[in-house]
Amino acid sequence: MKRTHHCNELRASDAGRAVILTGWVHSRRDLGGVLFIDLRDREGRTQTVFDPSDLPPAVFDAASKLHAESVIEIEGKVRNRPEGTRNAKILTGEVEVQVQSMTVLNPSAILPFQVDDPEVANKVNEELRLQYRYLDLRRPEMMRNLRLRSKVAIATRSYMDDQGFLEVETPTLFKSTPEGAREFLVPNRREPGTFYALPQSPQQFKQILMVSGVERYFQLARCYRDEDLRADRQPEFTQVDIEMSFIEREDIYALIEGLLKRVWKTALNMDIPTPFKRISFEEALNRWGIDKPDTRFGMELVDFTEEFRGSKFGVFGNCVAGGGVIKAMNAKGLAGATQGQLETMTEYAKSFGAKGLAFIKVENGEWKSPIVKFFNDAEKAALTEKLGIEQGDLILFAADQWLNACEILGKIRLYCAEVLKAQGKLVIDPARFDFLWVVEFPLLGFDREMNRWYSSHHPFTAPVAEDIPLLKTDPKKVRGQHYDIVVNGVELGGGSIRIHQADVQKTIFEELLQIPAEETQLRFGYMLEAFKYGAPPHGGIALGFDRLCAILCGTTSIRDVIAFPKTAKGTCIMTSSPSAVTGRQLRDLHIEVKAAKKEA
RNA sequence: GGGGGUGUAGCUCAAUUGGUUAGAGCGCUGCCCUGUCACGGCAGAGGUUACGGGUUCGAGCCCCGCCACUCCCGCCA
Repeated sequence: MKRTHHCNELRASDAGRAVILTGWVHSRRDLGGVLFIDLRDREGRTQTVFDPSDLPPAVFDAASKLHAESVIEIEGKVRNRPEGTRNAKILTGEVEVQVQSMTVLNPSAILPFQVDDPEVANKVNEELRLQYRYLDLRRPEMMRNLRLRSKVAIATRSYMDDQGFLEVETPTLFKSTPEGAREFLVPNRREPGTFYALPQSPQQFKQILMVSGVERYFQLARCYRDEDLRADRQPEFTQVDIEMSFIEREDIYALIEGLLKRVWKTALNMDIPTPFKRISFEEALNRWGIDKPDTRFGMELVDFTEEFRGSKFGVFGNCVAGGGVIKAMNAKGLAGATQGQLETMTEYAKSFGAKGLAFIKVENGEWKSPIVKFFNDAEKAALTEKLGIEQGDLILFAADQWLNACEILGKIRLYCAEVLKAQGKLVIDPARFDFLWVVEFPLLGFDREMNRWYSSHHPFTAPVAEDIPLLKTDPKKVRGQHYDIVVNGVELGGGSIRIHQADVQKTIFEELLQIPAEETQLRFGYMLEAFKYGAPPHGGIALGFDRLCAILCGTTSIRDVIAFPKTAKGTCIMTSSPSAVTGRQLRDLHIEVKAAKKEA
C-alpha cells in the first residue's frame, strides 16, 4: 500500500508528519500563485496545497492542468492551516498537506456531469446517472448508501448467527413453478425444449431444508420476478430469507423484532421499542383501508353503516340494504382541495368500480356538498361527532361492499396525505418508524372469473389449527397463520407457519386451488414426497432487503440502494442489457426467435 | 396491457404561451490572480430544441407518430 493515510484521517495532531495520500481530484482552486486541490477517497477529503516556491515548476504546471476526478498520488507534509482559513465543514478542515511531489496515476476525461457539488449532482437525470453509474457511486451520498447496506447485511448475518441459524445457499437455477409471479426462464442446452427458471424466492428449498433437519436457516437470497417494475420493485432483488422448525408465530415475531432492533441500532444508532403492535387484517382495512397501514398520521376511516341504514340519500340507503357499508374519512384541512385533486380522488374510487365519490367541503360555516340536502339532523350530528368535523375539513365517503369501500378510502387517505405534505400542513418526523405486524389474513380468496379459490399469500401457508375443518365446508372463513411486517406504510416482509402434513398440502393444491392431481405431482410432487418422511412443523419469513435499506437511507426508490439497478423497462443502461445474441448461441440452445428484433 | 409526467448547450433550467439571431448559472477553453474551500475577474467556444412526419407566412411551443426515462393502475402465488 502506497498511501500512509486515507483522506479523512489527518488532524491537527498530525502536523509536521510526512504523508502520502492517494485519491481523486475532487475540486481544484487555482489562485494563480497558489493552488489548492481537495483530494477525495472513499473516506473523505483533504485539502492539499501546491506552492510554486517550493515545488518544481513542472509539478505545479501539471497540477494546474488536472481535470476533476483524475487519480493522483501526492507526497507532502501535514501542517495546520493559517488562522482564519480553517474549514469547519470537513473533518480534516484543521489541516492541509503541503505537496512536495505528485504523480498522476490516471488523468480523467471531462465529466458528463459534475460529481463534486451534491446540490447539482442530486438533480442530475437518473438516466445519465445510471449510464455513468461508476461516477454516480463516487458521490458521498451514494457511497454512504452502499456502506450502510453492507453494514446492515453484516449485522443481519451476525444476529442470525447469534441466534443459531445456518446460512445455506440454494440454487438459482430452479424448476419452473408457474403459480404466482412470471418467471425468468433459462434454456437447457442439453435437452431441447426444457428450461430452468430463476427462483422468485427460495421458498421450496428452505422448506426442504427444514425436512433436512437444519432447523434454523437463513440466506441473503437473490430473487427474480419477471413482472413490471416500480420505484420499490426490481426484476432481481435481495431478500433476507428465514425458516425455522418447531416454532409458533410468536417465535418469528420475537426473532424479527430482535433483528430489526439490531439493524436500527447498527445503521442509525436508534433504539426501536419492541414488541411491535399487532393489527388484524380486518382492523387494518377498517381503520386505514389497506393491509400495510401508515400509522404515522391520522385521518382514519370511520364506519357509518348503521347511521345511514334507511337513509333518504338513496346511494347510501340502497348500499346498506344491499349488504354494503358506508365508510367516511375526514381529510383535515383539505376543504380547499382543487377540482383536479377531487377528480384524482374520484378516479381512484372509479378504478375500484365505484360510480363516484361523495364529499363535503366544510367552509365558511357551511357544508358544501351536493348530497348534504338528503341528510337528516341525526345523520349530520353523527358525522360531526364521529369525524370531529371542523372548519376547513374535507369529508369523503365510500359506499360499497366492505373490502371495496375500505380500499377506496385507503387509497384516497394516502393521496390526501401527499397533498397535505406538499402544502406543509402535514409534517412527519423523518426519524419516526411505526412498526407493526399485520396478522390473521384470510387464507384464501375467491376468483369469480376462474371460479376457484386462490391463496392470498402462498399455497404453503398453514391454516389456523382450529379452522382446518372449515377448509372443506366454508373456506372463506379459514384464517391463515400468515403475518406481514410493516413499517411506515411499507410492506417490509411477510411469512407464515407452513403446512407440514402432506395430506393437508394435497387438499389445498387439488381441492381448493384445483390444480389437477397429475400437475400437482409434476410441480410439487417432490415436496409432498419429502413431507412423508418426518417433516417437522416449521415456518418462516422473508424481508425485502432492498426496501429495508431504502427505509434506513431515507429514500423511496430502491434503485438508490442497489449498486447497479435496472430501469423501469428492466434494462441496464450502462451495459445495454438485455441484448441480442448470436445465431450460434441460439442454435446451441435449440431456440428460434420468431419476432424479428426491431432495427436499432 | 392502460393512464399521467418529462425530454431545449456536457449538466441544471429559461424562452413574454405561434413571431426577428433560442438565453442564464455551472462545467469546458484561453488570459489574469498567493489563502481558497460553490475562490474571484475578463474573454471565448459550445444547439439537427430526443427522433420522424404534418398544420402554418412562420413551430422549441399546435397536431399525428415514434423512442427513452419516470410515476401510477393492472400484475407482483
